[in-house]
Amino acid sequence: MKWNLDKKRPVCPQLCEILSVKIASGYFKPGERLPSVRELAVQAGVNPNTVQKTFEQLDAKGLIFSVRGSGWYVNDNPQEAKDAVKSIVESKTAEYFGEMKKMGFTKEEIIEYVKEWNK
Amino acid sequence: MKWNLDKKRPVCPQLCEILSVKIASGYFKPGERLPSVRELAVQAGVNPNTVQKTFEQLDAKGLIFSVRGSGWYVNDNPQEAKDAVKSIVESKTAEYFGEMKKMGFTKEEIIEYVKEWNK
Amino acid sequence: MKWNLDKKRPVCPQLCEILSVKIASGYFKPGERLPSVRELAVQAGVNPNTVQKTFEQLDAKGLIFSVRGSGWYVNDNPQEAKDAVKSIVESKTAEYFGEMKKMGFTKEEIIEYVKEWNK
Amino acid sequence: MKWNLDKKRPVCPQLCEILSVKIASGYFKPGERLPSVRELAVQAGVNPNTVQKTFEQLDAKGLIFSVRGSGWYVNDNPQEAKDAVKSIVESKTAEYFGEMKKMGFTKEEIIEYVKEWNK
DNA sequence: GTGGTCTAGACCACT
DNA sequence: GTGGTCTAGACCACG
Repeated sequence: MKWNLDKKRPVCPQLCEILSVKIASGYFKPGERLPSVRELAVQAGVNPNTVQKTFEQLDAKGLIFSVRGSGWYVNDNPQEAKDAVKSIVESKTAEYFGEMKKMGFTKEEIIEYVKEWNK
Repeated sequence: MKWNLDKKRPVCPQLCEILSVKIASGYFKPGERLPSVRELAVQAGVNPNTVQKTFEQLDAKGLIFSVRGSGWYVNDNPQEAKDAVKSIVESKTAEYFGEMKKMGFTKEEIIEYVKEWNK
Repeated sequence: MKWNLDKKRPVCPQLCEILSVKIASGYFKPGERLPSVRELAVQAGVNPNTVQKTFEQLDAKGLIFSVRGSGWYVNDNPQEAKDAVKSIVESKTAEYFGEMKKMGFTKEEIIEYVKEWNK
Repeated sequence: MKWNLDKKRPVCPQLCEILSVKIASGYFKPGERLPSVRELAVQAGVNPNTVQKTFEQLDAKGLIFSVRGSGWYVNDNPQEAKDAVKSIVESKTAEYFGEMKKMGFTKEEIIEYVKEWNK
């Protein structure tokens, strides 16, 4: 699995977003066991504590749950994962729009700008 | 002047962005004196230290300069302000696109999503 | 036999408590052979290792003993089982009281609260 | 301030409970600044990271919020704190009752036992 | 082996 | 000085 973490942003929310998408998309299915904290930490090149914190946050959102001594498992409610992803996407877009508008762009200008984006 | 600061983001860069736009748009004209650090701090409801730091950063970008005992003045090169704004807008869009793509969206889907954005 | 294990608590101590009560109450009588580790593990839906560990802990308390190649048997001293149960109950109550008092409740308030408990 | 932490239980939830009560009872009032992470860590004799985690959990419950570079402040909705405390007390009592009943006690026996508790 | 919790200590951005 | 994030490493309980 590729992680492509952006070093300029905090790791935790990035992992949260990626895992939320993986769950919502069915890459990780309900009931399935996730890679262990330590293994995922090695894969992603981060500290196990950071992965642990990420899992706890996903737990708080109801996406996954832990079984002591066994591992972390995907929860049985796929809708929650989709809602989480939707919420993430919305907040990202809201922030982008908000900041662009604060800088004087209208919605139409933003759309035009986005259409011609090629990077 | 309205400031509309987002409490969830750091104040300094927000002020930088807003002032850059004001200068680029001609709201503050070349040679014009900006409001004093203290006054602007009161208006925006932030710490004077933060305004001071903001001014220093705009100074570093070549947008404004200070005169001891007098205040801060807009520099005489309007192009620099426009470049600064352009650079800010590009980096915001690059970040938004990068994160959306990492979440599995294609450029077309992003455009579609942006078009239907109504918040 | 119903086990009603609480998934949020460690399994081992739960099994210990339940078996202690069963022995103290005479459900399992002195000299009687307990279900095998594997059978009990299947019934309770837990790992055989966990049952094994539970039996060892009950052994350490003097409630049961093992016969190589045969199984686990209830010890001949019923008083020990009753003492074990009493000790468990006391520690649970002490913990509950301690925490409630730390949260500002007096003994009278706790009693009142307990009386009206209906869940 | 006395903290009386129980060394046998995890620190984080203990701090959460104590702070929730302090907020609900008005010891810490809406808008008031809490002791800094580091200061509270020294007072309670724990690691700053643990206090940070506690504060984040209280934040997730909507009891407090942070201002970067300034501190943590009590939220403006006193009801949430009372609800949080109520929820903590209920879960403690539910757990106690559940375990006692699993050990064969009836509600009446539990009440009787609690009434005669003197430790 | 697994998750859960904690300490220690570092660096950053912000006030 | 404050909070925010992360690494490193330890110990425990559980399976």
